[in-house]
Amino acid sequence: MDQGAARDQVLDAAEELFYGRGIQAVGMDDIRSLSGVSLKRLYQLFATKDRLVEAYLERRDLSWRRRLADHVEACDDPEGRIIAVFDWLERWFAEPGFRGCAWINSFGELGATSATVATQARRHKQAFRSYLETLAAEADLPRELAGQLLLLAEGAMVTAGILGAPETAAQARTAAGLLVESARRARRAAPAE
Amino acid sequence: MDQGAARDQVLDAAEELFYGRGIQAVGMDDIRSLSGVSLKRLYQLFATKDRLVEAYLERRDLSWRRRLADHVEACDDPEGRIIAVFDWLERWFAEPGFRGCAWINSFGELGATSATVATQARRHKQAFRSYLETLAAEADLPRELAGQLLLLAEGAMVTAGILGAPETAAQARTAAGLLVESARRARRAAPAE
DNA sequence: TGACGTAGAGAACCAGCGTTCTCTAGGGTA
DNA sequence: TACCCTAGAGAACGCTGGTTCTCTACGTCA
Repeated sequence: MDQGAARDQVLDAAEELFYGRGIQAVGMDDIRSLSGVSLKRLYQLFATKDRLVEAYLERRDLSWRRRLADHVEACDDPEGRIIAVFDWLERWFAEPGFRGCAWINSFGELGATSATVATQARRHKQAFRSYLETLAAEADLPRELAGQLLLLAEGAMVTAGILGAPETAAQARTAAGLLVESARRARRAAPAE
Repeated sequence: MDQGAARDQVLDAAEELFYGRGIQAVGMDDIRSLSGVSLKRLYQLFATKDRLVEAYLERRDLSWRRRLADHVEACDDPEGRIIAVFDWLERWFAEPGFRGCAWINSFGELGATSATVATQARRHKQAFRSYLETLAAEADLPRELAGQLLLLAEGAMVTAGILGAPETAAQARTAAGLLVESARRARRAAPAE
């Protein structure tokens, strides 16, 4: 097994375990067992557990945002793309093993004691906010709308994670539609802004 | 020092430390140091750390909801009470040491491994949702509105906790106002529902 | 005053875990 | 075949932290 494949297997195992059980509940030995990569190799790839956690969050950030963007960009209508964000959330919440947002969870667990985790969480949420701002701009809607949509999406992730209510995403989508409509109406009333 | 006073001091210390650093980052010895209550007494009051965590979350649930209700009920107008929820959030977010929602954080940390924590978090969020439903009913607004308000409030807590943006609560309040307005408009269009 | 019960301080015990070390086996090369 | 390098398995090490134990001191009651 070459370096790259080992790295992938380690990160696959890390993602499954860290996301599913929490970071502190998973030992390096668990990672080793699930990945089949020896401890020696594991420590050659990631010098400390902290580095592994960082790599896990970074890789997941890329794939999470990629999956979201792939779904959203299948829609041509700019306002439809905003709503599509919430469609994708609904799909995500229904995936087996869904346990809330990885960054919200890690931040709750280690935000106060690990600068690495706090930074990753902030970065991820900022990137998500920027993405919503882009979508709002493309629909010619004001930037404040993006902030409001962010709150709805974050609230939906938390609520779906804790209460496990599958209808949460649909509620968020309805609310998002109403806020988009309000923003559109405001634009019409004062088009030059 | 009598039993009751010792219990209060332990819970005060637990709240400060668990909320500020996370549950797993705090040892029983830290609780003992800060509270000034000996380990022996501590274990007489709470047989295990898990019990102490449960008592911490229970007591905080009562005081959190009490503080919210006290602020909200100072307002006479039913729709104003809904908006007052977000005023109170803004005030809370600005408190020194604010670090997000204790239940979201504990759930992220231990939701997957501790039934106690998962239950407490669910109970707290359900109670908050019920409260919002009460406020919506008093304003003669539909129950779905409460679900939407819950998402905004949860999203604001998470975003304020991670990004530390103090304007988050104001954004949520604005969005809440728009959703209340939409609900009112819908009611006017179909009053009998 | 003397025996007793209680409470606190802190050591002790034990398990878990991050990290490192040792030993061994296998494979490639002269 | 003999040597050497590498990698893996798993033991070892050191630390932390939950929980319990021991020892001492003090206050109480006969």
